[in-house]
Amino acid sequence: MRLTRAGEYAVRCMVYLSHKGKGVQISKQEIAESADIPAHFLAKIAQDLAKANMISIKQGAKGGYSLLKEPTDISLLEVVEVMIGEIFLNDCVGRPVTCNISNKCSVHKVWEIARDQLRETLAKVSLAELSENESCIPLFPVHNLKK
Amino acid sequence: MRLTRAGEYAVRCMVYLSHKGKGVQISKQEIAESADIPAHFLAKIAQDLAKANMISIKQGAKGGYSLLKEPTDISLLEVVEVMIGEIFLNDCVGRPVTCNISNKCSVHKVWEIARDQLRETLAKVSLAELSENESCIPLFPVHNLKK
DNA sequence: TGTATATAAGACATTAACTATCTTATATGT
DNA sequence: ACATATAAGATAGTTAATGTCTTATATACA
Repeated sequence: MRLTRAGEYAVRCMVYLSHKGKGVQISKQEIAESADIPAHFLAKIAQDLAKANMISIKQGAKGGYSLLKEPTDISLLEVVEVMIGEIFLNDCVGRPVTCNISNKCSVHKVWEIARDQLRETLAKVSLAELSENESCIPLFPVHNLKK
Repeated sequence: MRLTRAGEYAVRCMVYLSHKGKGVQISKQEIAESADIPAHFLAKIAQDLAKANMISIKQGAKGGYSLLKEPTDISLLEVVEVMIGEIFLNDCVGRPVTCNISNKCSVHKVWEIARDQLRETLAKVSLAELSENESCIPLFPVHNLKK
């Protein structure tokens, strides 16, 4: 019940690019080293991000990646779901076919609400906010952060 | 990013037992058939539930499982976490060791808040509520359910 | 006390998902 | 042309999840 490494890496990559700004081209190697992502794995992840029109990829000498949108216009949720598809927390909601009793399953609604909450939370955070503040995200009441 | 089958099965088993009530003994076979759980797999799951003092297991002829607590006193969260351990949604929060930059990771706090929200949502629902109402859980505003 | 029944406990096998790497092809700058 | 850098897909390795099987043990009841 956790985000995949690919998902984590995609977020790191996008946060790194956001820090540099829209349209600024950065080499794959620099991103891999700075964000601690296996270079070959990053290549694959970048392809997914490019297909989703989040970054543009320039091949050849002096190639690299650059953001296609303003960091303010990309949410954490979008980045995550590019990599893992639409979030769901249990099969009952995400794969109703695999569950013979999903239509009479009393637990279904709870998981549905939990999923919606999670997606909302991730949707509220933009890459701009994430890349502005490295150590703390000032989007929530302070008492929530002090744990 | 989804609950394991073992987790789903554990929930089904506990909901089924809750429907019968605390202390009422039900055979493994009946639970397996009714809740659509592979019988052998259920045996393994039951052992985990027993270790966590959620059910008692009676061996031998006319053996079976029975709830040790009132369904009102068991939350969905407890059942889930017996099977998968404390919920976390990404490595940054759950396995900080695997993340070289977790202490300066700007995304960390968001995932932490998301996890806390999720755990709260699951903690608010008791097995009693789940087993009372097979098709709908009346714990949340109606507009949230109509989706 | 013996037999049938039912679960315990752990080993084992299978499957699926995830992670990572490797190879060949293609594009670009000099 | 040649060096550099990424594309794209194949492949391999690793881990986790799922399911099955076997032997052991406990209980009920004749």
